[in-house]
Amino acid sequence: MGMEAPVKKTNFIWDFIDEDLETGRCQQVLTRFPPEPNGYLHIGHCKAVAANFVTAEHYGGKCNLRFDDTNPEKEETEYVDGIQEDIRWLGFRWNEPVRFASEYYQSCYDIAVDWIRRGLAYVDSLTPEEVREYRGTLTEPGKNSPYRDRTVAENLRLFEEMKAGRHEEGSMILRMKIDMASPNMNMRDPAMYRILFREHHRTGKQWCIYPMYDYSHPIGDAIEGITHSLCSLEYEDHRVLYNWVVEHAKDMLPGRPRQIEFSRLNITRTVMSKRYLRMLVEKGIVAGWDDPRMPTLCAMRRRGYTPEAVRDFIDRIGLAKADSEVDFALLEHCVRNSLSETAPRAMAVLRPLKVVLLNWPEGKTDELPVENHPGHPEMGERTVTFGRELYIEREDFMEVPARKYFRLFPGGEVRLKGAYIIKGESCEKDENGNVTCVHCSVDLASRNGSAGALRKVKGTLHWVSAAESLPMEARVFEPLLDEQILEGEERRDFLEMLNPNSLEVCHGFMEKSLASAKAGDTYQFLRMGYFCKDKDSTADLPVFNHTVSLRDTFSKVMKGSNDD
RNA sequence: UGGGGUAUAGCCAAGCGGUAAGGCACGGGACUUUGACUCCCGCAUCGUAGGUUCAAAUCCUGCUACCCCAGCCA
Repeated sequence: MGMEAPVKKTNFIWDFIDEDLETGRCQQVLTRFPPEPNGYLHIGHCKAVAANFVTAEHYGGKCNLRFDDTNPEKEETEYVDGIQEDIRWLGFRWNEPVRFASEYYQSCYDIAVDWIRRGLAYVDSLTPEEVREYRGTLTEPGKNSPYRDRTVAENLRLFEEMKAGRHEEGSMILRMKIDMASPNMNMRDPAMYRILFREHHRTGKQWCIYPMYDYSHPIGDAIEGITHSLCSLEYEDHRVLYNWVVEHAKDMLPGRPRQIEFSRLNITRTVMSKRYLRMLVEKGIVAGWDDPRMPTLCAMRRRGYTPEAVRDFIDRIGLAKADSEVDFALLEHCVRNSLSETAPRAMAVLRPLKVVLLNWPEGKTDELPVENHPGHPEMGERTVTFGRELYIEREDFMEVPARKYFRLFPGGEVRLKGAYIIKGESCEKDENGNVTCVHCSVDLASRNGSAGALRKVKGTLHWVSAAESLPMEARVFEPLLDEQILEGEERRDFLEMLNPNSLEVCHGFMEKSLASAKAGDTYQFLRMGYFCKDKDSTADLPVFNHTVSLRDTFSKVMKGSNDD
């Protein structure tokens, strides 16, 4: 209930697979998700994760999880653990065991030797700069390296020496012998192996030559029997090379994988670049990969996003080949949609303003039962304490009401959620003219549940008892307005997105029942939106991270009324 | 002036020769113990110019715009 009817969705990739199944090109479907363990997964990765896992699921097949760890310079075990946790959190189960491209180093080596023997690969001693010069440009063909025609024996010897660590980093590489004049840059004798005297997080010092992506990836796919290798658009030009590698290694490998590309995910006002996210963490601009301002899965989890919401989002954006930038509002919608059914309602005042009820007896309290969820009575109710002094939201009082303002103002009546109806009488102000306290009268006959509570009052406010509530900290992440984002360099956009100003720390008060909230619990603070209890909360000062706001038509009304 | 891709509403996205799905956003209305939620209603001739056809977003041709490729990264 409350969920939209599931729409039968399909996509162009499934059309290809249907065809492969019909023509007998493959009998079952096995996909793979191949992250490089050099950072945590962010929302953008979810599209690739889902594309591979959901496709496999759709065909009753499996999806492998393979860490593409062919570059020891930037990969760490911390990330392989974090990535697995993120994928599990999303609810996907990979085809055990977890694989590593590094497990195939020996196979890659054997195939490389085979290729040298067959004249398909050679050791090049050009310097990196020379390699670049020889490669030509986008519009001019490259030219053959003078080392391209070394004898098989010499290539074999040199490659063996590379492996044995007898040559320096950068002094030589093993390249495929394809076509230096190809209009496709990727086919101009791509590198297969480079020398790197670096300790690998899994193979240690066993190897000092490491295979390149274009070489190891298709081999890994073929070894595992992957039928469909779904990746993003930037690999489109690599497909010919991918097929070339598979074709020439087919006698030594079982599979004939097919690569299909789709467009990657972009979201408005969100940087989807692992490189930049990494920079933020390393420079200490954010507290870590799970800093709530980050677009990583671990950060979203900390803010209370649910895996269902993220999956629903990925499901709704579709899978196609057109470059696109999805509106962040869609993600927020999915989060609200997911949370609205399950998150208990609670009262907390983020930016407090004191209210004194002049006709409420000093010292008297009233214990009021309040439902935990308006749509789900089975979620029970709790008790909130009412008293003479309360806190309401600052924005819920205006000394001079704007047009159509139906919250509290002198002479106006509002209902306090689950309690009584009160009427504004007067207010106190400081030397700067800021309202510091509101004096009200309360309609004693309007207690919730009584006959006197039945009358209509335009506004209803959330509140908390000044004496019985507990202090809390709410971290609100204000979405940046579009106009705040300057056009220009990617870097500037990026830094602005995570500008500390986008984080507002509110010192407010919460109802007592929230004292038992556990880290990860998410509540709807009524109109203020959803908040998730932070993992770093202490009993003294519980911290709630803002998850997502409710739609705010109020601010539009206010804006409109000022124009009158 | 090379190669590979993509163009359907503000943002995504179905559509595969028979007369433009759906979602988000937006606008209007109903309801409401939070101006939320929920519920109704509204919202496109398909980048462009031609051609083929009884019929074109779908086929053909020519333009235009945008994205990716010159790592010993992935």
